[in-house]
Amino acid sequence: MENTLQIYNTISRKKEIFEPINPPFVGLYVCGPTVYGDGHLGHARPAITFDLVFRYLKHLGYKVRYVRNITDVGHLENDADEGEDKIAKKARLEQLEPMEVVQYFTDRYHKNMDQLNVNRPSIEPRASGHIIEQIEMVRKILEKGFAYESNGSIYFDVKKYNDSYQYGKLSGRVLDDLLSNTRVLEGQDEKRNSSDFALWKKAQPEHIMRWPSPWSDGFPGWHMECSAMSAKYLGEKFDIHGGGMDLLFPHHESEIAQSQVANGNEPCKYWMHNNMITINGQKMGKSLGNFITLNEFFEGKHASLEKAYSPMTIRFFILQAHYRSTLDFSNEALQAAEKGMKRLLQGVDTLKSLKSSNTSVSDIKKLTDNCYEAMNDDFNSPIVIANLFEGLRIINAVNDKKETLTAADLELLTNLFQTFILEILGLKSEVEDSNSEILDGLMQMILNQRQQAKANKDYATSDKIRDELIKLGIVVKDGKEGSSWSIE
RNA sequence: GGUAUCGUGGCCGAGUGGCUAGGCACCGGUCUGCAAAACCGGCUACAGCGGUUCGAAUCCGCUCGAUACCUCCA
Repeated sequence: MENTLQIYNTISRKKEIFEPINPPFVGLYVCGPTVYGDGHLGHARPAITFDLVFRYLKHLGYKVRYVRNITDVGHLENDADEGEDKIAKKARLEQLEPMEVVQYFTDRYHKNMDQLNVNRPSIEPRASGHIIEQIEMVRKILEKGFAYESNGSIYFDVKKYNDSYQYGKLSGRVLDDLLSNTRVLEGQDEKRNSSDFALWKKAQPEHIMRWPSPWSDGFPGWHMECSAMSAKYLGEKFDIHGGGMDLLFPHHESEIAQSQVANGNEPCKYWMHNNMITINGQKMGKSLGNFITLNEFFEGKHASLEKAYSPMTIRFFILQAHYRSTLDFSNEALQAAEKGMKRLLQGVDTLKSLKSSNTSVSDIKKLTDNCYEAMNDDFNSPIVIANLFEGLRIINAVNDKKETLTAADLELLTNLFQTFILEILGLKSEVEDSNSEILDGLMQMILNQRQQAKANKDYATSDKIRDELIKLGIVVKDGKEGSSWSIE
């Protein structure tokens, strides 16, 4: 029974069957971070969402090229195309070279992503490394007559574009409404219309990030990098373009316009957008000042955090909600995620010691099918997790000798847990591998002593040993067949 | 104001026109020297008001409320 993958396509607002343009190859492009600050929970969401997509597509056998950019130029500090570049501003404040700031935060971002067990993309291009490509694309758009020069800067003529194409088709906007509703902003006198956007900006004298171009010393506009780099590495039309919902407009809308003009077609077949993470019902965002960085989560150092939350807890928390739903942050929800995940991961271990029988009580095949069905339904990870918990119930029941599984089913179940928990959801045990022989030996010695005490009904001693171990972070559990221990 | 999305039990979160996920918390019970873990059982909701239907949390309308985008943000 072969299921087919369905993806919710933002541009059609429907789930569509996924058919790669050039199978078995799949091109996936996702808007990455602007590296001028530490990554926060909001950065984790798209990274994990598209990591899931990446992992699952590979699992299905596709050859995926995953491109996720690093934005290190072009994002301006203020509105209206004025003001300093974000990177440059940070650099000035810190007395650092702009590229030093970029490197610093890129490294930290990578570290966070590794901690979250997010696979590295196939290619991670930087905007600053693709100025030539961007200039070339601007030139093409000028040539086609959909852009104009104004005081050394180049702007995209949205109104003209809209006469032939439809600006706003992705975000559901109508240009006339945009024109009548846009706020009057400072410094827009260079533009013909308020909805026009910069393709190339002339740099002010104090602006330190600048490159020569046919029009001025300057830097590329906000939306150019994704268009230029996706075309370079994935082709002028590729399969999936992803990003946060907040990028829908104007970023992705403008990408469509640029590609349409420069390359004669829209950049991609499927648009995927992950929803926001909220805190007290409000979006967690840099501008709102209510964001919590990933490092703060991992260390528990933030006023709103009751405790530290491990990277895997964050990952599980995010995967427990569907990517298109908002996800509300709270300590209670995070702690629930933490407990549930630990239980689930414990199941992976328990599984190793299960014994098979002649009959099976539960239908493992059905469970497996359910998981695939859920993933195929627009990457429904919460349903996958729900099914895995059913699997966990079976594992524990078999472990307690209350249910039985045949050898074949046991293998199927092992396979299911390995595949979905470790490979596709990308969860992993965070407990230190207790593979040290010395530690093992010591623990065995201690537990033997304790066993001796218990046999003598010297519970004061046995409890004392257990309490002392807990202080060291080692938990002892007494089972029917002796005691086991683990590091918390 | 415009454009979207959404409103599910103590909390988080899936979902389909009828068979009423899952996790966490809580309350009983089993097991255990005691713990812990595990297991069994309980708690059974879909903002409000109308309408369509044999039947709606699920479809339609209205009301109320929330959020996002329209300006950098994932």
